[in-house]
Amino acid sequence: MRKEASRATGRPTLAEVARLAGVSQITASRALRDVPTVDPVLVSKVREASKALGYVPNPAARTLASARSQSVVVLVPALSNHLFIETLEAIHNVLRPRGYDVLIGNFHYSRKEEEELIRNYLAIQPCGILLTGFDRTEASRRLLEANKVPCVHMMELTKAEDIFSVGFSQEDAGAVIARHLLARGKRRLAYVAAQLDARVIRRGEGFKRALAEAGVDASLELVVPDPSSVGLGGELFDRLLRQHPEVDGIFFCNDDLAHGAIFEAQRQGISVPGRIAFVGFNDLPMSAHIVPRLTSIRTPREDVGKHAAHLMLALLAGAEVRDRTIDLGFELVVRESS
Amino acid sequence: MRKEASRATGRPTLAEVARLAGVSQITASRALRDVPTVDPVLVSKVREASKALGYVPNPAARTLASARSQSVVVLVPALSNHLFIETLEAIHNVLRPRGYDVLIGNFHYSRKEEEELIRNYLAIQPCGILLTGFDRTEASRRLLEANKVPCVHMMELTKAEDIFSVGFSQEDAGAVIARHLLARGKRRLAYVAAQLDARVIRRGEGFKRALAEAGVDASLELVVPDPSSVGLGGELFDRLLRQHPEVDGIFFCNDDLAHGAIFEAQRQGISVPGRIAFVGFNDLPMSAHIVPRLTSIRTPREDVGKHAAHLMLALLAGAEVRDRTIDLGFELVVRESS
DNA sequence: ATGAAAGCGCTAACAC
DNA sequence: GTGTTAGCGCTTTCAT
Repeated sequence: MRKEASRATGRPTLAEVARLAGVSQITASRALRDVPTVDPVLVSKVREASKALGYVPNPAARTLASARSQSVVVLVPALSNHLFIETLEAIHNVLRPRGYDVLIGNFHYSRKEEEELIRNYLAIQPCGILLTGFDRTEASRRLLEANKVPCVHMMELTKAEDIFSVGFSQEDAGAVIARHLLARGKRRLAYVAAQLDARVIRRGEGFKRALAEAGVDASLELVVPDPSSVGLGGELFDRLLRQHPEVDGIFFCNDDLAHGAIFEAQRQGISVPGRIAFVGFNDLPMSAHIVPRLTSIRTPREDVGKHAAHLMLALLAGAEVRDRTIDLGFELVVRESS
Repeated sequence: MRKEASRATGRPTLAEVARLAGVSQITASRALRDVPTVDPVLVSKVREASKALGYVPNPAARTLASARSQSVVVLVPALSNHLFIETLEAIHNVLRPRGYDVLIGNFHYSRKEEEELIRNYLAIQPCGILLTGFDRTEASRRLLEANKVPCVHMMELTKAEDIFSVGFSQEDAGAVIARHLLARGKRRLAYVAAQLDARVIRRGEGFKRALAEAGVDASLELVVPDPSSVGLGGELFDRLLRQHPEVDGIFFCNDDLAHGAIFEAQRQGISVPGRIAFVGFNDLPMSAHIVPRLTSIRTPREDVGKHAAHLMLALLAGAEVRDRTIDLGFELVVRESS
């Protein structure tokens, strides 16, 4: 008569699976983890036993024994931006079915907060971390380095060795927008931006560089650190117009601002794009209905999530990763209005 | 000379903290977990030792030993709805600082998918689960019951015993909207809804019940199961108007639909609220700028998240919870247009 | 290719 | 109030 240990969970354990399959515990462990050196016959025996008992591995025990959890941490600067929601969904879709837990950290565009999240999340020994961009504190970098956690960077690219990145060139996107506006004959161009993170800055740099290369004045810009919002877009547009009534083309660092500006322009009876052409960024799904004719850059956020997750899977599997940089590009969606 | 066990993580352990503090391991454990029966003097000794070593508890070991993780699972029907994002943020804000991991599950308005998520997430032995509403499969209910996981239900209320819920009355909200439209002299009222989850249905019921009580025809409704979106709002409005040109007031089950309808009304040159009054639901933050005069119900989603998380904390602490139901109410935000 | 033994770091149980 | 002991369920190491 076996004594029921009161501390047990009651769930079937690997030992029971092994016993039923007539193998040792470690063989059962290897079989269920697809360790290739196990006899296929034993593998199927173990599989059967596992199924028969309704065995579910205990992640805590696995983490404790292996010093590596099945959790992947994803750090994003905001949840209020639909962009990151779509990215997160795509990551979930790849990682969850493969048994990984996805832990979301929102660092609210704060490097300090990101550092804190990294510090805290390292306690759970995540098997990998997905990061947004490259702009972080030295301490953050050291923490990641010291803990040898595989990292994949999203939304921006780098050619630096030993760094995995999935995204597109923010600078190029800015440049493409500049050329688009120039091609439409606009010459008094401005960059309007809020929420000045590294990517917003890079977009602006690409925009201005392209203008300068075309011999066009690239000094017109209105950038504020405040969080981006529809309301702010209207305000900034209004402010820009007062200071520079001659402006005939505006690149807004994201669609929120562009929406607000379009509403404000309507209110003021300003013809868009007749008098001023607008270009947004990210091409939010709702934009098509709210401002159906706003030209914008369509960013590959779902694909960024998908590819970043798959890249992480490859790293976790110890695969040889040839391309450390995955450039997914972007698309300038030109609509009637600009 | 102590042999360095190669399997160790290298991080300081509880045993080392205990040694430095001159107490037994279990006393150190209790001290750090604020178990009340420990001598305050020892507690501070342990605290000091812990700090001196830079000790960080190993969650996997804790979970394995206690058969209960530090993870709280939150299940929401969608991430595309800003409503749930705000709720999730609020939950994070309460739980993360207290050392809990928040695992998000998106069940895409599918009971089957929710059941699958529950099944999967139970494997990690979460210490609690936050659920959206009450509409789930029998199997889901049994799983939760059998695993004795503390559950808190969000967004809806129930008077059922032994069920913890935080939210507001969806029916009452619908009724308030009905009375609002009636008070403005509207009599040909319709309910337009998409994404027919339990809450959307309850809102409609409250709306129609209030109309019936006022002796007004409550049969006008256009409800479709498709996912809600701005574009769909325009379509549904258009369809409703063709079938029932006499309609003079519409309750849209959420702001997305209302936005689309307003844009469509503008396009058709229909006076809102002169000819038709619109009421939305959820009062999304962007609404104020996009459709500044849309009357809507302001739902307490951040507070729902906050209170639900705190209620969970109370349950986890084993506290006596008197009020199993927390009604946070809602607010009818009447703006100029309707 | 398989297995035996030895932990991983912590807490529940039961003494004292 | 504090400590001793004995696991929690898994994977690592090392042997065969």
